[in-house]
Parts: sequence; structure tokens; C-alpha cells
Amino acid sequence: MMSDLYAKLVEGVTAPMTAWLHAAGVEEAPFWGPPTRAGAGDLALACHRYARALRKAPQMIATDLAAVALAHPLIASAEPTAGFLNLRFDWAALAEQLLPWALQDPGALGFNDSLAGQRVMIEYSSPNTNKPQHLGHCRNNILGATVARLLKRAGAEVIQVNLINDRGIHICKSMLAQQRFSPETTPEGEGKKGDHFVGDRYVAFDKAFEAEYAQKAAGQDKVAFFNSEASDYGSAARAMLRAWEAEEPKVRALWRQMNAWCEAGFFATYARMGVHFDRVDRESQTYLLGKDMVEEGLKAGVFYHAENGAAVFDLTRIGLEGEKAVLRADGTSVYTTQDLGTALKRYEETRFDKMIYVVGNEQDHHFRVLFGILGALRSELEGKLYHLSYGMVELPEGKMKSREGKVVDADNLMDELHEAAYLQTKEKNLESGAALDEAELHRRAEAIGLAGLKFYLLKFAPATTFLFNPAESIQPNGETGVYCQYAYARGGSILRRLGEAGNVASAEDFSALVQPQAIEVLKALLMFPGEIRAAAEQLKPSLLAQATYSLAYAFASFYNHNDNNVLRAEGQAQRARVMLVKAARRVLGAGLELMGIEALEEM
RNA sequence: GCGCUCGUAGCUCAGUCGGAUAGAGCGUCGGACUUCGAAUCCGCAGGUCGCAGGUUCGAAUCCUGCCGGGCGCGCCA
Repeated sequence: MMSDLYAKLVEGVTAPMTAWLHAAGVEEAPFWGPPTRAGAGDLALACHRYARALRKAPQMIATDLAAVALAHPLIASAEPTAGFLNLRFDWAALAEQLLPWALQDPGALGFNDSLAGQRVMIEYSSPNTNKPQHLGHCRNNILGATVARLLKRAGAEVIQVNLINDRGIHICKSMLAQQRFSPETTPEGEGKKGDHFVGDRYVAFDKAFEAEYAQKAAGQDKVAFFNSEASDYGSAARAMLRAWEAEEPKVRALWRQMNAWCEAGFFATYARMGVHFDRVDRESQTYLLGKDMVEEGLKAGVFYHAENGAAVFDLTRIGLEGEKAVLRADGTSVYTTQDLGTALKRYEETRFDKMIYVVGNEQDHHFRVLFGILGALRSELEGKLYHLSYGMVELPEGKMKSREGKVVDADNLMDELHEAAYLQTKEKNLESGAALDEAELHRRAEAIGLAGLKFYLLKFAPATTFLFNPAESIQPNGETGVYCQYAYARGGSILRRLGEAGNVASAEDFSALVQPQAIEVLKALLMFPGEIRAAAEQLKPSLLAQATYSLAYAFASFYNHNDNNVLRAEGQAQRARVMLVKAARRVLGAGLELMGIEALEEM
């Protein structure tokens, strides 16, 4: 079975009160939630809104409802306060159902069927093959991979797709630099990852062009200079793009080689991050798509010809201003054209129910336009397209600017986090007297470094622009992935110490779980599935990170408090606590897994 | 100029389909290791929720105006 115990519980507890309100003439469904006031209980209802309809003071309504609520066996107390009704669960009684559920039911791990039968395609990463990935790509990759896992957990069939931009003027720049400055070199020869090798060429081109610009056209518009005949480098790059489009064999061979190197580097990075795709599209294969859609749209009146002959879409149709060209006056495509074609091709091939684009918020406008046009062309696509927009990542030193070389390279970042985690782990294990071999230290360091990075990238709502603090990310204190890993490992340690006594799957008496720390763990376990479901529905992995942290925090508080000692407990008290530890670890493990974080048995 | 978005504690961020005394982490300060791993834990202090109006039983949340930051507004990608 797969159930959300909390949802069931709330349903069961509130049904009689809903019926009571209904009988009294309240139409709307009452909104129950945790009290906003700390310590006020487990479930609350604001009764003020019914005062008018019932011609009764809120406090009186709350008092009447309290009597109804108390009839339920799992309600320990019902207090009317200032027009609010605050309910408290009987946790010891609830634990009797809750712990077996948390130990066995997939629903406790967040499995649900809210998207069952739905096919969802999610596009993310989408790098350009002219330079290695940086911190911004990390956020994109981790966000995309985690959303994909959340959607799967909600029962969806998920297709993860990467659209690699492997063509265009940017890759021609790298190609040109390679051809002119270092034709015989290879990544292997230089001992470099292919994407870094190609990135070096891109930088070399830019340097050469800057020198030319400084010499020939300083002070003038740089882009205009690049696009003019006056620039040798600009002209050569454009000539190479034309040669590529004409499928000139030598240019194509160089292009294939450069892209192969770069992609090999990308996929090594993906593998390290635990990211994988079901499908890889390349713009070299998609950039001509969409033209026939424009033809079709012209006939249907969705597009019209501007004065100079360009095919355009009237943006006022979708509440925006101006018009958007989908074919230039000379009949060639623009970026939007291929996006239209790619989207339709994917839809025809997969018949997705939903298509999610994980792309930075600087493209918010582009996607409004794209979705508007697609909806006008194919009404069945309306409501199926979603832009998962996310904010930039800033650094303690200031904003990331690729132009100024102020970027954090993804591979270097992972190396640095690994190194810091290695030193930390080595030190802690020396303190405790454990001598670990180097291989094991590095294995843990890698898991810890990545946990720090991933959790930090997930803990903020996608729309938030946030400041990434690398040192903070791998701290074992605070709201971090490492903290969650540590709680999991500590739970494992307790179970190892228990040995045979840890083989417990049931208990008769849960009254040992009345300590506040134990109740907080039960509460976190109970709330977890709803948070996972919300994370999937709202495409907000930050809810997953929060729910996992909340559980880790409650659990840490539990095993640190002497009253909850498991080893020294006996009989039913020990059995109940063992179940709690196992349940917490099981669900904690699920949270980590959903974030793509490795759960370590020991740290 | 227009559009979108943000402005909450010293710092980084939750909370925003209106609900009670606005939360968390870090940092500061103060505690807890003969007790399941002190990488963990417990506690104190800290906020006129950018400003000014409005809507109502009730506003960080909704509306209007203003101030300040970010991102966009191409027949670029």
C-alpha cells in the first residue's frame, strides 16, 4: 500500500467537524493546518470566518467544535483560544499506526500517485559546447535532476532531455583558435578534460580578437566591429560558420572533433554529479526545424508578413507588446523558430502531458513568447508547457561574470569541496582515534562534498537569487546536506551498537515516545510525504530539502537527549525507540536519495 | 520608457491563494563530553517585515503610489 497517513488522519479527524459546520450552513471546505503559534498543538482552524454565517462568536464556534473533536480517539486535547480551535494528537496512540507505516509503507517515503499515468518531459542543462560548465550549470543540473526524481516519485513517467547547443558562432570561435594556434594539440596530449581544452581555445580566440579590437577599433562598438569586414577574426569566424552550414568536409571534421571532446568532458561532469539523461538532442539536428510550422501558421493566420516580408507574430494576442519575428525577411530562421519546431517534434514523438524547461530567469520573456505562439499554433499544447525559471547564483566576492573571468568552474568547485571535506573528515577521524585508509577517506570526502553542494543548491526556492558560500556548504552544523548525512550515520551507529536488539519490527506499548523530542520526530515523519508531494506539484525542491532537514534536526535532538537513550532502555521502551530510529533513518534516507545525496553509514 | 521580479534579524534565506506573540540557519553571547560518535545538542539576545496610504474583525501577505536592487523588452542566441 501507498498512503499518506497525515492526509488520512486529518481527513478522519476533521470529517465530523466539517459535517457539523455543514449542518450549520457553512458551504466552503474548512482549511485546517498546523497552528501558526508555536506550541499551540498539531492542527488548527480559524473560526472567525464562520462567525457571520452562524451568527455566533468565533470563540463559541471553536468551543462547540472542540466537543465534536474530542470524540475522536486520536485527539488528546481540543482547546478553543481566541476564536481558534487547537487540536493536539495523542502521539503515543498515533505512534502505534505511524511507526509501522513509516517502516514499511512506500507512502512514507513520499511515493504518491498524484501524477500517475502522466508523461512528463523535462529539459535541463542545455550547455554550449564552447566552454566547461560553471556554478550556474550546477544549479540547473541539480534542480533538473531532482525535479525529475520528484516527478517520478509522484508516479509520472519522466523523460529527461538535454539539448546541447553544438553549433553556431561560439563553437566556430573555438574551432578557429584550434586551427590557427594549436592545430596538432589534443586534450589527451595536454592532460586536460575535453571541455576545458575547448574552453581554452575559446578564451584564446577571445584574447586574439580583443587584441585586434584594441589595435584597430578601440572605442568603437565591439559587437559591430566583430560583425564587420574590418575584423579579421570576426570575418574568419563567420566564414567558418558559413562553411559549416555548407557542410564543408574539413570544417565538419574539425567541428565533430571539438564537439566530441567537449561533450566527453560534459558527460564526465554529469557522471560525477549523478546526473543522467534519457535523451540528448543537439541543435545541429534541430536548428532547421520549425520552418514548416511557420508556413502552416501563415496559412492559418497565426503569423503574417511584415512590410519587409518577415513572418511575425502579434504579441498583443498574448498580452505582450509588439511583434515577434519567426522568420527573417530573407527567410532564414531565428532562435525561436527552432524552439517551436523542437517542441512540436518532441510532442509528436512522445505525446507528453507536460513539458518542463529548466532555464534561468533571464529567459522569462522568451518562454512567455514561445508558449504563447505554441498555444496559438496547437491548442492542445496550451497549459502543458512550463518554464521552471530559476535565479542566478552569486558569490561572496560578488556577481559571477564570465566576461571578467569571475566564474566558478564546476569541476574545480567539486574538487575544492572534496578537498575541504577530505581534510575535515581526516581530522575528525584522527580525533576519535579511528585510522581510515586514504581510499575510504576520499570516498567519504566525495560524498560529503557533493552533499554540501547539492543541498545548498536545492535549499533555496528556484526563483530565488542566492549567495553561494562554498565554505558554509560543507559545514556539519547548520542547514546543510552534511548535517543530514551525519544524522543518518548516527542513527546507523546506534543500530550497530544494538546488534540483535535492533531487530525489532513491532511493539505493543509506545508510551516511551512521549518525550517532546520523540514527538517531534514522529511529527516530521508524518509530515514528510505531504512535503514531497508539494515539492513535485509546485516544482520546488526546496520543500524537499526543508522536509529532510526538519527530520534530521528532530532526530538529532532525539538521540542527543538522554531521556531517549536507546541502548540503555529495556523492554517495550527500547522496542519503541528502536522502531523510531529505524523509521527516521528510512525516511531520512529517502530524502537524501531524492536530492541525489549519498547516505553514508559512517562519516 | 515599458514588463517581470525582489526588498523580512548583523549575514544568508523561509513564510506571501489574509489569521493568533513574524520563523530557520549562520554569526554573537552563555551552557552540556566518566552517559548510544561534542562533525551532533541546549539556551539568551537580535526585526517599526523598504516607505506612505487604502481594503477589514484581522495585512509581511491583497490594492494604489513612491524609494531602492536584479533581469528582460532583437528580423541575437
